[in-house]
Amino acid sequence: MRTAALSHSARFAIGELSRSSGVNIETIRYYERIKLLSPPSRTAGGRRTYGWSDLRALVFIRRSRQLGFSLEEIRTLLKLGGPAKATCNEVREVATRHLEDIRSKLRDLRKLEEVLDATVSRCSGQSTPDCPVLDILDIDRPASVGANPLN
Amino acid sequence: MRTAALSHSARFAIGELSRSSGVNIETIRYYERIKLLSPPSRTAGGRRTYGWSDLRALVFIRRSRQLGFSLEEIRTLLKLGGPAKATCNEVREVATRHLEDIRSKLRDLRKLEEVLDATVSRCSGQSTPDCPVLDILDIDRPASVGANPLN
DNA sequence: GATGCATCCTGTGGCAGCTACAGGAGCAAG
DNA sequence: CTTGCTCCTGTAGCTGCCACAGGATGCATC
Repeated sequence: MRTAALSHSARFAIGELSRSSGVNIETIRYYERIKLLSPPSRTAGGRRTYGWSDLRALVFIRRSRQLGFSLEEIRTLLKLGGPAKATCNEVREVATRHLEDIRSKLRDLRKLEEVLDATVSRCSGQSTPDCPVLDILDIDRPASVGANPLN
Repeated sequence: MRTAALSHSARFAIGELSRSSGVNIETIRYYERIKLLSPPSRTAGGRRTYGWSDLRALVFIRRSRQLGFSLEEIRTLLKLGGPAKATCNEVREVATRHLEDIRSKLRDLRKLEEVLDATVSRCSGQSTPDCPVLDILDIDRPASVGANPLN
């Protein structure tokens, strides 16, 4: 069995960081490669060792991802949250833009749900050859379609 | 000037197919490569020539994509709509599964919107160093986080 | 027949955001 | 010293395309 607990200031390996952050090992290395995470210190043997601040950063990234921020947005947020003391304004701007994206995605999805739902419920579920689902995709199409393609 | 209209049964080039279907040329070739579209006939010089059924298929694909179906789902739908006469049941199954996916995405996005909206509006917009947006990403984290990573 | 231009061809590489190897090295326990 | 885990680098794959390079083809016009 491995040592169960290190002191408060201990450094730890990538596996532990992965487990406690909930981020895949490969993904951690990927974040380092694209410079989202700063390169950690290494043991004599070349293994990465991390500290508490690394864990904090990684958890920040994971939560931001869950909220749908892109890695580029997160890069910005990290800079804003970094040593160069962000103004709340700047952060708010990033978040607001993102919120607008989310709302537009929501609108699209809602429309989509409506169409699909209506279509699926028109579907008898019987073995009829004409299926409204296939119909909506095939027949109910934009004006240009069905026209001469050489117009 | 090029011939403006071909006869009803004419075959046409990839550029026209692209323009009238609204699908990028490169994308059409891509669909052929991954066998979503069957390989078209060719001219003596090796150029692809398409007919009306190709246009129909392509438009079907485009509309399905707009409804958020994956290419794999579309592959299934195309098979079901193909010569082997689909039962409405089978199509319904694919569409229903997809609808469930959409609903689950909707639920996630709605939650996400709520969280972000609440947070952003708590944001004073002033130059305070503590930003609730950064806070929510950083401090308000799951139980395991902040615990000893070696647990 | 030659010229010029648009369109087409294949093949390759790139984008996000990872994930999954292969093939080797480090490291601790028994 | 050996076993067995963890870690290392590098590369390739995934989805759904888009964009190029470098060449061939097709067609109207001279």
